[in-house]
Amino acid sequence: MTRIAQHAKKVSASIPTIRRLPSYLQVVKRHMMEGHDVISGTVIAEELELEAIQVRKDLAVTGIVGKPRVGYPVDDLISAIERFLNWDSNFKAVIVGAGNLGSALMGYAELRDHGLNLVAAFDLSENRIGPRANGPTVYPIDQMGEKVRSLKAELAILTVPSPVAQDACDILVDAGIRQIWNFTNVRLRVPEDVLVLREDLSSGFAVLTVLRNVGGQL
Amino acid sequence: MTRIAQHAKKVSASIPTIRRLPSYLQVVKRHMMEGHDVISGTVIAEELELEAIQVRKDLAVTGIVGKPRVGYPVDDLISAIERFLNWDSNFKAVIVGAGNLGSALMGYAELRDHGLNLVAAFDLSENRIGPRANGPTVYPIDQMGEKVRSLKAELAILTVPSPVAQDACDILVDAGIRQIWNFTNVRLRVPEDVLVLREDLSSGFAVLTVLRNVGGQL
DNA sequence: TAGATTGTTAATCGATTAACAATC
DNA sequence: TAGATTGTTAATCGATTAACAATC
Repeated sequence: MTRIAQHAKKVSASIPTIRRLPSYLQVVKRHMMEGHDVISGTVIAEELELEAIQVRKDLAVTGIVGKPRVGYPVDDLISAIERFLNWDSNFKAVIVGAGNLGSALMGYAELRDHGLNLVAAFDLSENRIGPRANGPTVYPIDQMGEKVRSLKAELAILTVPSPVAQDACDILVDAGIRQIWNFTNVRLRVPEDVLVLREDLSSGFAVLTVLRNVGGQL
Repeated sequence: MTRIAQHAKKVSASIPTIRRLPSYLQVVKRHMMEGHDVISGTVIAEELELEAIQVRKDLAVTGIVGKPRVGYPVDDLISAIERFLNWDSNFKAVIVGAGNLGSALMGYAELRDHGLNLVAAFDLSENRIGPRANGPTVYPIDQMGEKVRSLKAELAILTVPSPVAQDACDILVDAGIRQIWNFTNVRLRVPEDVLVLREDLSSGFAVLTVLRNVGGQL
């Protein structure tokens, strides 16, 4: 789960740091909405119950430069985080599996607002095919390869039932997809140059069930 | 995000180890289905593209004892992992928010099979109220406090829209809920003795968007 | 100015990985 | 038996935390 491929170019930040950046962004944006034009690492840390030094270290990867005694300019900080995360540029994605989970993801404005452009969805069930009010048109899965190619989609969000996950994945990879956000619990077999991010529900559930009997807080 | 509360009793395993255990369980179960009655750490590691030493170390926390040169008996190993994760005992949970995401979670057999007993769901929208075919009955949210108490629910799964997340949380905590699985992007304010597990979509998305432009694999 | 905050360099902490004796 | 695998003890690696000079 935490293996970084051999050919990975240098990422200047660790995965834990990258995962914390969105919460910083949220806090800074709220702070700006409240009328401030500057925010200190100390304030962000208090808000998120983290250590100030960790916030400063994390923010440093975005290239932002703060003013001692003052903090960071909120507008610059927001731009810096968004640029670092590539949330300031659009890219095309498809959703594979238009069930409840797929439909939920179609409706997430947060993803769209951060560059995710859903250009199509696919499903096996006849009765899910067709245009959607708050989401892309759903096409039959046998049109997937062709559509992915013609639309030049870069990312596939996989929300199909486990038994068909690998088959769907194979079609996608064959159609040129090199990034897969995998919401199934299947460990996908892909060529080395394909990036797969597992969004693993059972690992979170495991944390919950262990800490449940033990008392604790994350 | 990784702060363990002061009063946490000893957990013999780290969070990363706990998160890996479900994938081991999956591999071992499949191995058993294929007719084997023993499996080695080496085989599990190969299957999951991990280091064998890591698998052995992780499995050790469950108390399983293997046989040198042979491996672990699959039935004992399955029991050991499930017992460690508390996946062999039931507990009552409610779903708060019966939209697409809530409905998706209702349908996850994997959770039910590992002890999650969904006794009720709640929603604000009139047209979502009522019994469900593949899930618990959905009640109006103004009955939530009362229902949670009378049903003695222990866990709440929060899948409401962000703006109402804190309000829902407050009602739940007031009704005695001490464990919350939070699928919203809101940082909930709760008393110290309440366990909140964030299932943070934007942190995963951030990893994806950073690694996207860099090439890499998880 | 005084003092809060930044950013850098060093120390600590914890998880992963290595080494290897025990053993079936 | 020979050799693959376990489990323990030690080494390494990387992330977090601490210390502190610089500075606005």
